Amino acid sequence: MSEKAVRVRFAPSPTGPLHMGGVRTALYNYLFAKKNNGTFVLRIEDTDQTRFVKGAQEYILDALAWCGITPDEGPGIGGEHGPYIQSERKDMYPAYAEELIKKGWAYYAFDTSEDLENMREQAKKMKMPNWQYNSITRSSMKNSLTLPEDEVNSRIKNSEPYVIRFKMPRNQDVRFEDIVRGWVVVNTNNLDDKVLYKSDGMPTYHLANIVDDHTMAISHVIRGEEWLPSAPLHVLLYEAFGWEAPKFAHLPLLLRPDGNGKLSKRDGDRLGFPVFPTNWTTAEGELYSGYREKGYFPAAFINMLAFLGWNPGTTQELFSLEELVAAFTLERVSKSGAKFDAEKTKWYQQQYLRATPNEKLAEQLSQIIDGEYDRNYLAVVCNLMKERATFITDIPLDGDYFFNEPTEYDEKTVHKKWKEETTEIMQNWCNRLTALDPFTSEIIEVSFKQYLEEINKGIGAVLPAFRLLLTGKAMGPSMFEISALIGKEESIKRMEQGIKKIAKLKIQS
RNA sequence: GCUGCAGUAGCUUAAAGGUAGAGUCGGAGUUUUUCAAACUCUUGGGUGUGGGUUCGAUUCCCAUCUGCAGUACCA
Repeated sequence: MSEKAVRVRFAPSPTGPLHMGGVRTALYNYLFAKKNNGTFVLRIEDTDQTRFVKGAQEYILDALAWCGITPDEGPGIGGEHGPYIQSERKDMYPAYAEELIKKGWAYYAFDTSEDLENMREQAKKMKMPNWQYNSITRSSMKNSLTLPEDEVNSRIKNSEPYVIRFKMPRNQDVRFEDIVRGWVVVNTNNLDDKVLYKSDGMPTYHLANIVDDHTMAISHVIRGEEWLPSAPLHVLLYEAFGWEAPKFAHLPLLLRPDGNGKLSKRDGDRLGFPVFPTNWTTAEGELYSGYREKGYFPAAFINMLAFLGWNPGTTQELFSLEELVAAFTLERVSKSGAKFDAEKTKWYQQQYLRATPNEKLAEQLSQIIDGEYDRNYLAVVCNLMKERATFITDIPLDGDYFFNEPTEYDEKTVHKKWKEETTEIMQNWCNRLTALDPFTSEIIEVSFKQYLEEINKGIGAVLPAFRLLLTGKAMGPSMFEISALIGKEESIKRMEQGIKKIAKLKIQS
């Protein structure tokens, strides 16, 4: 076995934002490259000029950067195998197409789109639903195999539009070993004479991808399962050129969470989760939401994505990008489609939030809240809140009482936990707080328990009222911590105000 | 239709012929502190179906069903 340098590529087409399935393909390419000390190449496949979408290429670069899977070579990055945008490589393809014609592996075809459409329609009427341009039908079409040579030449000379088609051999088994799927065998009778070079002067994907992969010295082609059916054509193309084919690995599809089918861009916002790494607004102004803007950490997103179609074979589920690199192998990629699970994605995000140091969370929190707060104060808030939050944005939402005094009180708790005697109990408790010094959570807690003993009450009967006064809510982290953090003065102020307000509420009801 | 690929708990999946295991979700309990938190425990599958090979099959073979993908001068 020749030990070629590992070079892989991710080759999206700029027809829109990068779907999370595409991100996963990029991720696996990246992981495989890094694992094997190889090179990860980004190539933009824009041979279809009609489907070009403005901003898509920038989106792809930006999204990959957010995910932390940065290419070693690519547009805007450079490298020795450029250019990395196929439209900029346009001039190099015709020679390759003509080489195939010379070698008898391809031919010129002059049939127009209308001709082909008619053919297909007629065939359908004759109950042959799947007409193909192939070794049988090509003999009755207008091409360089059926037309006299001088007519072919004159048509080309007169710049009549033509395409170049692959001359698919008849009844031949094409075999190749896919790293994920094992041996795949397809008979050429089931394959058609694919267009390699279009009449607009651009190659199709099939030609461009073989030429580019070869000239870019790509060692492994890792791509989605939707390419599996055309892989035999690609294998034959390598054979036709006399090039060594790269190794193939076709990744399982990403399935939508409900029902069956491929995860599509519309599933996300319909079912309440993003399908794209970052926000994307169409030219028509339609917004597709992204993981970044929803508050997911890139590491959590990547970790989740890595497990959609791969597993390490152990029970470990939390992996940093570096750990993924170390653990990843294509052999452990599964064959069956992976159903995307939005709940599990949230779970990953939660795990990453918890694992993030409080100081770092405080820094991010300071950017999303109004007003200036002491960084240490925010760090303590994060420490208290992160156990019960999924996103950073949950912290100021569920813990707004760290920043503002409560304006309303949880109705159910007022109703259930605020008895007639509670007003007095809270008033006395407030007086006790006034006397505490220093005002730490430990001292508050000890004092609270003493007080309970004195009045002969259980914690469940008194604590909810205390929480209500300081936070307005029915639940949250330790009351002693909260009280200590917002401070004696603020605690007492909130209690005095709250007792009055709740008394008023009680009268009204 | 044709070709290809795949089918293990609701979901993600492990077990490369040898007692079908995890995580998530769901449920329950504990914490004389409330709580959607924490901790503990836990329901749930006989591997799409039917045959076959084998002492033994989720793993191999055949058939069948279902799903998905491809079937464009799209990638």
